[in-house]
Amino acid sequence: MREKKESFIINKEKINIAQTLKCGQIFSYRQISFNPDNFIIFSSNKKAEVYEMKEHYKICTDNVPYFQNFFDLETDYEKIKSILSKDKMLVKPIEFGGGIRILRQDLLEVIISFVFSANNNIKRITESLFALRQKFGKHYGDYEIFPSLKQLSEITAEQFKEIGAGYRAEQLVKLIEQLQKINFDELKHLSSDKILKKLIDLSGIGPKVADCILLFGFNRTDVFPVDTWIEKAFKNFYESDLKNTNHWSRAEIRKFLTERYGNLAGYAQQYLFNYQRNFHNRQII
DNA sequence: GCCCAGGGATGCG
DNA sequence: CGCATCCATGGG
Repeated sequence: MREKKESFIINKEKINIAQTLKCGQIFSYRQISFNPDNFIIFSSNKKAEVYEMKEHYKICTDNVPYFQNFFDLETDYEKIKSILSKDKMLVKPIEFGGGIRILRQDLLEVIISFVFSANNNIKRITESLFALRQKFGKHYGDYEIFPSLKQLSEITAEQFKEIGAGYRAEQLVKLIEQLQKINFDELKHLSSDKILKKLIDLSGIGPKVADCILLFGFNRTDVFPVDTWIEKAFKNFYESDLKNTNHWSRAEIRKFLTERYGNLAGYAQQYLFNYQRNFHNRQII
């Protein structure tokens, strides 16, 4: 089977694709060629190639509408950034990562990916997820797609361990069983808090992973996932301004930052995560 | 050998 | 509730 190739253009003023891919929201992409701004992106059962031109990106794909939605080009980021920049803590993060957009990814892929992410690092997560595609995803054209829920349900804990899932293997098997009983179309109409509670009941999903699923899978921006990088950013940039300099738990940091940024919390989180990890710590890739 | 990585499950008070 | 401890795995 050979997929037909089409393409579309995105102006560089709308997005910085390298920043967008490297800010921790997605694991299924690779740099292609020597140009550090050329990528191949896999999402669910689709792929796109990104080529950097002088003033725009050329996106080559077998599914133009999917990737036009994927890059979320309609959201007014200039407005979001102008509001968030009024907070002095976000001025430099937005300056550094102002080309970031939060992608509209496939929900199932986000759920599975972020269960792998727990107490793990991005390099290992990426390798495990590519192995998951290659071993258990169906061959489609010249690449492997992300496994469907049915395909995932046939993977054993032993097989999850073979791709580096470690102690998350049993969690994943149990989770996939639970996912088959959930109606996600019903979930999509609930408030973020209510979805959060249902997600946390699932195997392998705690408060942080649930927040990531809400932000990247449900595109809810009123949540603020707190991981080790956000914890560091909080200590670096916020804690000195506070009266209570005792140790803040992740739950307390989350409450503080969601109340501070409201419906724009998710965007603020991405700018902060990116700034802490890719600028201050220089942990590129 | 220790510490860390986009933390979660479990048990104990 | 909050908290401590344990959990695979690879890199620094």
